[in-house]
Amino acid sequence: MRKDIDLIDILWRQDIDLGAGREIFDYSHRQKESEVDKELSDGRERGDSWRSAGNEVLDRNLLVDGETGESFPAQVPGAEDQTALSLEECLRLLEATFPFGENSEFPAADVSALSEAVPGQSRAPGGPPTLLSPLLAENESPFDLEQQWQDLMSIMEMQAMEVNSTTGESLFGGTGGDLLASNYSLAPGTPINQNVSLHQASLGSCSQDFSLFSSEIESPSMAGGSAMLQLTPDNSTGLNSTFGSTNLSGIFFPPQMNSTGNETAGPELPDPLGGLLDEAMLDEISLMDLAIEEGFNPVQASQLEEEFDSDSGLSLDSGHSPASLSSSEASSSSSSSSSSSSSSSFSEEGAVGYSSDSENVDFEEAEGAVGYQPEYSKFCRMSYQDPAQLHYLPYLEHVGHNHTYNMAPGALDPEEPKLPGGGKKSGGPKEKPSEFLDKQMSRDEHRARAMKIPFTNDKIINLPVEEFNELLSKYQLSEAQLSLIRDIRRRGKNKMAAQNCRKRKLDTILNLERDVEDLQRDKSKLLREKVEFLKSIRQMKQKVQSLYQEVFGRLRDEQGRPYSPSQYALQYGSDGSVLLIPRGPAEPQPRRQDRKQKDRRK
DNA sequence: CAACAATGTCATGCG
DNA sequence: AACGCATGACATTGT
Repeated sequence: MRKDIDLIDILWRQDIDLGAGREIFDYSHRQKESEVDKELSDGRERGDSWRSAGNEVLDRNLLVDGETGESFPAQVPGAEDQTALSLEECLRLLEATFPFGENSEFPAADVSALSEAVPGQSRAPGGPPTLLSPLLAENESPFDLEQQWQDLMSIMEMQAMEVNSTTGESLFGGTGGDLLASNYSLAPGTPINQNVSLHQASLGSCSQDFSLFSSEIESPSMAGGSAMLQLTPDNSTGLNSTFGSTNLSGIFFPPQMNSTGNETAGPELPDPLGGLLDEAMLDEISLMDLAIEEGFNPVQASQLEEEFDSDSGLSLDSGHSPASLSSSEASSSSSSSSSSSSSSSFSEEGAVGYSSDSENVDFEEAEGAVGYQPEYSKFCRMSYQDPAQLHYLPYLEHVGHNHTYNMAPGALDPEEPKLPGGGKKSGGPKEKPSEFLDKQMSRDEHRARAMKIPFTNDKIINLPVEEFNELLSKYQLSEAQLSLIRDIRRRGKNKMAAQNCRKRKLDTILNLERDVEDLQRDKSKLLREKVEFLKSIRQMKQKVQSLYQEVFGRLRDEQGRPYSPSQYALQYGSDGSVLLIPRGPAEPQPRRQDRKQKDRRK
């Protein structure tokens, strides 16, 4: 075999010297390179697009939503219109700050505007001056915030996965009361602040440690305050939707508080934030659960989190998804329809010009000239294996003929030369080079030799019909010879057809595999985007909540007293108005519990 | 020698 | 009708 390989190599080099093989090889190589380049550049593009998309999101987040100038009918029941701070002003601020449209964000500028808008405000016990600083601080570093969010999300998601896969025992010990905590797997060790004042709860806590906010938000709901959030009928519907809907009131309603309803930050004062964030969390939980259900497995989740922070990973990942996808499709379609129309520029000897698609086939079609040879070694092998190749070379052809006559037994059954067995054994003990070359010939070669066909199989097979017939007419051929020639031609053509067919099949398989990869990449990307949107939503919800707290805390009645969150709430009407409405009697919220239970996955 | 892959061949259908 | 191509199925060959 060693010798065989050497010979093969020699022959192959001969082919190369004659310009048969090297070009093909190089060409295919070039094609592959260009393909790689294409993919790389493509990936870069996609990455850029993704990155820019991400920036877009960020930009959107940072967009300063200017004053709408919209005036709000502050419909305050009773004497509420005599607030120390103009309720209308506050509400307008609130509205301006929260367009409540899609992708709306809450820039620092708005917050500062809010703080400036109420400069002379009577100081609430909570200490208004400190009120805003937290928010400002928060908004001043949106990227840090984002980072923290991502970290938090990462933890939460991973733990959520854990909960999903395990029995759901979270790191916090999963206190019975805190379903959310256990379900959502809040950051471990975060202090749970159950007693916070209206201001401190929402603002101070935010400022202190934003990463902890989730726990803060959690705690109020634990305290049961969240159970009393909803007073208005809209609430019930509004709860399930993000506040993108017009219905914010439900979220905003502070939980039932102690009767004094002061803002003195009574330790027992439930944090109205709890309700809001509780809702937010619930929404997100459902979303996350959804994501998990959709195959967002823990590994993926962690990967998502990791990759999400680095655009490079994403861009590389999705490098060739769309492009290759489309090309793959094109390939598939063209594969089935290109047989006749497309031609191989590299097809030698008029070999079948199968070209599957622009991407793969370019280099493959070069191979197609001599048959499908996925690898170099195969190429070599094919070169010597295919008699047509050998005979295409004049001197080889000559050699072949010599051997033909050397070896050919005199009389032979044209159709059944009995190659393998008899031929070999009849040969001498030691094979001479000529005999060796004989073995390189195909059965049809032997048959042709045996029948003394005066031209090469290559011509028989690859000549166009006209020339083929012309060739036949030049010789006086017996019926047996003609029959053999026809068979040789038929088999030769079919052989190439089979090679092309197999190549095509392989192409299809490869394309399908690539499609699968691309789709998986797309799926991952979409999941990442989903996570990102969830983060944004959560962030916006928290900002809304904070501002709600801020506005509500600054409202004063005719006597300069703050409104009790337990007795009043801001309601965002569907028509864009914001109302200060009195709360009804304490409304227990079994529904919340129900929902928690419902959302909870064990 | 068996298992496997690659390749060749045949039969068939289609254009 | 002859021809070529595509392809499934089977055969052969090579490792």
